[in-house]
Amino acid sequence: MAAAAGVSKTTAVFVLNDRPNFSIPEETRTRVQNAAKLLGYRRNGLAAALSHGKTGSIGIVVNIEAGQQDSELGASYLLGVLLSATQAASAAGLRLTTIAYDVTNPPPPDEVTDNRVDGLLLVGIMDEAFTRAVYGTGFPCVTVGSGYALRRVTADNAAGATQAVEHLISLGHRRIAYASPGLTRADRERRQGWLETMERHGLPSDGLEQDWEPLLEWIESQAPDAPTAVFCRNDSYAALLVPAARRKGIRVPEDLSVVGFDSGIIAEAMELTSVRNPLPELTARAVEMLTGLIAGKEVPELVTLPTKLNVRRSTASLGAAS
Amino acid sequence: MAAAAGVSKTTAVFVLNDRPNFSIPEETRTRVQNAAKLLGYRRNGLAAALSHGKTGSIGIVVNIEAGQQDSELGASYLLGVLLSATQAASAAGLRLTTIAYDVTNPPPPDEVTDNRVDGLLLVGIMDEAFTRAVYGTGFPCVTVGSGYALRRVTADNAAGATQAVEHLISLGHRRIAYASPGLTRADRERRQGWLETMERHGLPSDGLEQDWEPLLEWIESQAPDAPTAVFCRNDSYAALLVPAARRKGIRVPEDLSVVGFDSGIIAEAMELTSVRNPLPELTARAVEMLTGLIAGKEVPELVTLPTKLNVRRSTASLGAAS
DNA sequence: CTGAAAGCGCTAACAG
DNA sequence: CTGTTAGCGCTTTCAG
Repeated sequence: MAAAAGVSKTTAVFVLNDRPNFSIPEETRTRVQNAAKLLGYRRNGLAAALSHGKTGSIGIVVNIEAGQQDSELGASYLLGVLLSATQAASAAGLRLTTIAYDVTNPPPPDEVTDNRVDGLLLVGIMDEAFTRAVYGTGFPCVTVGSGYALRRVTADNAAGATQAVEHLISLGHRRIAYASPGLTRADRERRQGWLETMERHGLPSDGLEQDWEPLLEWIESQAPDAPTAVFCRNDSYAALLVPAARRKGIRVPEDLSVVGFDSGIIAEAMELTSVRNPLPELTARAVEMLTGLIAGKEVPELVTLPTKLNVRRSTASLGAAS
Repeated sequence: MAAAAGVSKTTAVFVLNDRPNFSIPEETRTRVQNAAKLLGYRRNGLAAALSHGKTGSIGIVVNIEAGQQDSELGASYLLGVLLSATQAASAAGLRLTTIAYDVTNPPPPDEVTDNRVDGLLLVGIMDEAFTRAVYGTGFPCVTVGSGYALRRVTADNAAGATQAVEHLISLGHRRIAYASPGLTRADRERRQGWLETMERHGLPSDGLEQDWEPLLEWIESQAPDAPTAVFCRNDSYAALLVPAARRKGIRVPEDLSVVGFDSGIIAEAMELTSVRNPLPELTARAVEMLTGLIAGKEVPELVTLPTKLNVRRSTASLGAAS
């Protein structure tokens, strides 16, 4: 320790960490600093962390599988979360440690809660057993978006779906499909919003919930009851549907209006009308809850944040083929 | 420690970490395991790390400013890196800790090298002083992409530019612009590739290097010498240019061919022809070098990986307005 | 095969 | 104002 080469311990700590401790003789101070420089001293953050029991970083457990394909399209949500979480953590003076979760080979819950981070954010983990195990350890954690956990912060998926559907209705559409394989909780919540909105407006919904491929074939067939608009479970889904539609000669938005969900980078790039998933706010909130938890405070069980619709160029009035 | 509740220390370590140590009486083993369960024992990874001097995680210093705007478009490269680095690290059994770097308030080099990670990946850091300081500490680090550091792994930017330009030439284009503000090393390398290729094919390049706005005005003016194709510094840039062009009534690819660089999520979403920046390979290689460095091995100073062109739908033969 | 003891590098009382 | 001391919780020789 630098102390050896000059004065001694506590003193060194004071100058090196410059503590709210007045009066350290200039002379001593510089002596320590020189010694430090000379010996090439660098603080060992690990030891410090062990000592005072805080690592200054939080973990984010992400389902990495989503980004494993050749295409990054499916990972767009994850990317948005990673970016905004990094920013949120950084704003809170914390580092973000990414912990990869792979469904086929999930990490042992004990390993992710092994104190190398002060708390955990869970994202997109559809594994109930894992989630329960992690929460069960009592380690501070909050989930972002949908998931099995109680303690979570999420966008208002149903309300978002309603915004999407009402936008379409206001454009004159009546045959509005919901494109989704319906796997996740978010999918189901969005579906619910779509369904209720359709019903509230007296519009039929039967047969209008499908995967995008059959949907496109239906539209291509020009059947009179084919949908004229489709609300996609998320942007990635729309990014699959729109080019496929165009390839079939179905013009967007002239022949078909489409709206996505997330309004992330993909939506921007393809000028897709989309419901904004407020990731920066969501993650900021989650980080806040997490730090609260770490500090031993009470935090809400569920926080739901509002969405808004970003109208871009993939939706148009029914029959307004320009 | 669990040891207290049953047997004693070393033994506990053996069973809990199950070491390559044969012969632990079944009885003792279960006894320890039960005790552990009972006391809710969880290993403290931090203490372990301090003890054997390896944290099992590497850091990635990213310039977070790029993603700070309202739009995520500018952060697409960063997103791609983050995702592939997470995967690369995970494949190597490492965690990835994101360390935000903000130009206006850069973290002290000493803080990023404080041993809370075993090594560092630097991405998109244009701050020479910072880079030097970090490398100067002797802490293991390698930079991904361009940057001031010697030890780095990057795509072959010039060759990639050549691929882009030659594709355009093969489509009959002769007035090929390079859209770039020319700030970064990568920009300059790509420019170099563009320039050399133009020259090699006897094509003029004067005045063809500009920002996208003046470029579009020029094209809109229908001047006879206006470019018919543009090679953009990266996908994000193309994502700005293409919609703006369409808004001016310039059709892509009928009136204007455009090719991007990175071929990431944006290019996929907008079906942009783009030079692939091999991020997964790049980051995997970088992680490999880093682990080598950490293990005290010699590693190459510079690794350059090839790009390839992904032809999508933003480029077409000159005059082939369909 | 199991126990004791030292120490990783730092922090945090508590004395001098 | 500066030095001593006792740990943080684990790993790791080295004995029993």
